[in-house]
Amino acid sequence: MAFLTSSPLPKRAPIPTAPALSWRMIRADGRPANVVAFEESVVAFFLEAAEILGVPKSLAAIYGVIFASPEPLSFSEVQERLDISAGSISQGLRVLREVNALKVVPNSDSKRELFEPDLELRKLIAHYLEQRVEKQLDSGRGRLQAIAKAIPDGADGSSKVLRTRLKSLQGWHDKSRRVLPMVKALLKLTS
Amino acid sequence: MAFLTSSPLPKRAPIPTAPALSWRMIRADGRPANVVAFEESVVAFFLEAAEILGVPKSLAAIYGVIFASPEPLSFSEVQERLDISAGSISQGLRVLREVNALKVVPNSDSKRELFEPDLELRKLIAHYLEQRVEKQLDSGRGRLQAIAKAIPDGADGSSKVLRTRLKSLQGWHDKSRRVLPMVKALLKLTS
DNA sequence: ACAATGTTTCAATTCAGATTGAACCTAGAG
DNA sequence: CTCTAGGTTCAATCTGAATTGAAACATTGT
Repeated sequence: MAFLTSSPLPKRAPIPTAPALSWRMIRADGRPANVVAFEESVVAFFLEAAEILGVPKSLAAIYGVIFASPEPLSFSEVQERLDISAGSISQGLRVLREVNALKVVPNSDSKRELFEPDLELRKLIAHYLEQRVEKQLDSGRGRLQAIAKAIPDGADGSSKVLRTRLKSLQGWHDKSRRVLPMVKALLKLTS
Repeated sequence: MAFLTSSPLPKRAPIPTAPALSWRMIRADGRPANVVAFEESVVAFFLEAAEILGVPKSLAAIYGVIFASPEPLSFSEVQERLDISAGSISQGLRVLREVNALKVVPNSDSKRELFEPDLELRKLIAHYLEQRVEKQLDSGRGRLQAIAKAIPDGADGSSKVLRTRLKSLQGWHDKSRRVLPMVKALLKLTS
């Protein structure tokens, strides 16, 4: 986890390895340079966001190109724009649909579906918070009870210390549970 | 990323693979069963929390055993309790100190340091938010400007759509930036 | 109906990051 | 001063998750 990489150890000058965030992911092929540049910066933005949230790059890239396109894109158009295997694109599109990051626009001619970004990112974030955070918080509650039971009871110093710590843990747990809905609410404002 | 694993594909009954969160990580060796059980549940709790935050297990385990001990522990005591290489423990302790998850208690006799958990988790969380979230949000600002510049200007439909999307992105970006301090504030309450 | 092209699935591969192992320090003991 | 045990460092290895590749399946065009 990069943000925990311990401080550059004293010795030996830290080799300035290029951060290399942008990536050979957008296909330049024969398309106009400015369009490509635009796509690239949008994708870079989402790649970075994905990194914060711990979401696979391919998803970010796929969402990115679709977001960067004024018209909805088909599977194969996404494929043309990205240097990613068909398999990944297929899976990526599925996940993004399931998570409501993409809307499916039924194609007028031809039965192939078109995809456009769902700008209602609210839903997306809610999904994220529920799946990732809420679920874990719930199981945490169980674990805390287990811990409480396991504390050797007695009034000696040790047990007291441990009970204090448990309290602190419970405090944070509760706090987290209370903060979540507020975050949700805050995100809803200004929609 | 587990929470994005696309829904169990229609076909083929999803094998109910055991979640297996607890782990052979705590050394039972010759220690009293109830102490071990207690440690195990505390460590399990932190392992789970670590998973939400995307922090390496070894860190969680180390913090766990120290948290579970009424008295401060030395390097070698941590090592006795965990089934983890000395290297990992050394690095783990360093990171945890740097991040203020652990306090160093100067040992009365012998110069070896002892570690105890810093219950002021507030600092810890602040660090996390700053490093992981704030930093990225900042670089995001730059990226958004780049995007804005790259939008082909013109009043035709396409450019308009793109400008709308950029707006939406900026909206979310701003919102995130505004939510962060509030989260920090909320966590501070009830400390 | 057949060929060609587009899409899905999933086992095998690759990749990034965590963990180990062993050489290397350092502090205290003899 | 040398020896030893406790700690640290970092290149090599391992591990789990993301990605690929290719076989199956689907759709469109001839």
